[in-house]
Amino acid sequence: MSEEQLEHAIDTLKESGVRITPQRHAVLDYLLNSQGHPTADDIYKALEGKFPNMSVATVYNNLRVLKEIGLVRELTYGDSSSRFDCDTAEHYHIICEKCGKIVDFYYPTLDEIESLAEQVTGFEVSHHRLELYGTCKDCQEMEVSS
Amino acid sequence: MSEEQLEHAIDTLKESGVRITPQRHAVLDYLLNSQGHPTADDIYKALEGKFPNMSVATVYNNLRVLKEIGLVRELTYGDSSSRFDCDTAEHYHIICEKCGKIVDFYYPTLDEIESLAEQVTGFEVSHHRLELYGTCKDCQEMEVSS
DNA sequence: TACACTAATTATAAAGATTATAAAGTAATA
DNA sequence: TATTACTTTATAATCTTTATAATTAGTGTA
Repeated sequence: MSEEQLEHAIDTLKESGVRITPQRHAVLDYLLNSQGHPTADDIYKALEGKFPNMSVATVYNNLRVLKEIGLVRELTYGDSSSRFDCDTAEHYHIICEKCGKIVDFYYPTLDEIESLAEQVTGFEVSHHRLELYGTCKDCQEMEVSS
Repeated sequence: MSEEQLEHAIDTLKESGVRITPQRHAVLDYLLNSQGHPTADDIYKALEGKFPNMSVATVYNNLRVLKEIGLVRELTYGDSSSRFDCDTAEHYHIICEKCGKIVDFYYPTLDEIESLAEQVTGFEVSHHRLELYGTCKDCQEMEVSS
């Protein structure tokens, strides 16, 4: 399943004229197969074994490239570091305020609010970002039991 | 008008047992009277004239305190630095991708999506964050004329 | 008003994330 | 295979934010 995604992503890279280096391939592969939403450092640490000489800058460079061609999205929360997401399908995120877990969440996109905003503000809206915050099931249970 | 807001905010500070120092007063005053959504550095630079010896840490300390008692909200975007907002009424933000301008935008809060998310994910939702991105009127005109 | 207590400020350093730079390496193409 | 442009590496620099310790200054009370 994610093999298919990977091949599709590589096709996109080729079309964009971006070279497919082993490091770039590995970053993409890691992002596609990671359930969570890793930080640049997560990715760096995860690939250290495979590429002992890899530099952090390479991770950042590749994330920037992947972002530019639309394969990856950068998520910035209150935290210190950005998180990266490979799921290209439109979706939202719900974040646990206790443990930091980020879960994907699908909902029909809010076209209505976009068009209203255009009328009110005169902006031309390109996209929006919505995040929900709360407590996940695990942390709820921990609160009860403690 | 903002005088009233300022007094109300100071009452809140007193109730919370937080001391009202000149620097703290100035940060609050600046936030209340600034139309934009300044960064910590914006505030620091703006108050440098009045408090030549003020430390950046003071700005951050005060912003943290003001956040803790709910007078100020911190907004984190893709940018490098956080922005701070004193408007306590619920509202959303629309951000210009060309010039970075942030405009307030009011919309009935999305209770519906919160309750749906609770059902789907099992989270207990506390709040959400929504931002719209696009091009503001000024930047649209500049594109046409160029 | 003066005192004492505690919080806030200052100055400085440190931490952490990200970006810049230059040199060396490597993929693609003719 | 030679060339060219793109990538990686190693390192340093930058920038935002937080931590620390010493000094200063609010605030309540006598």
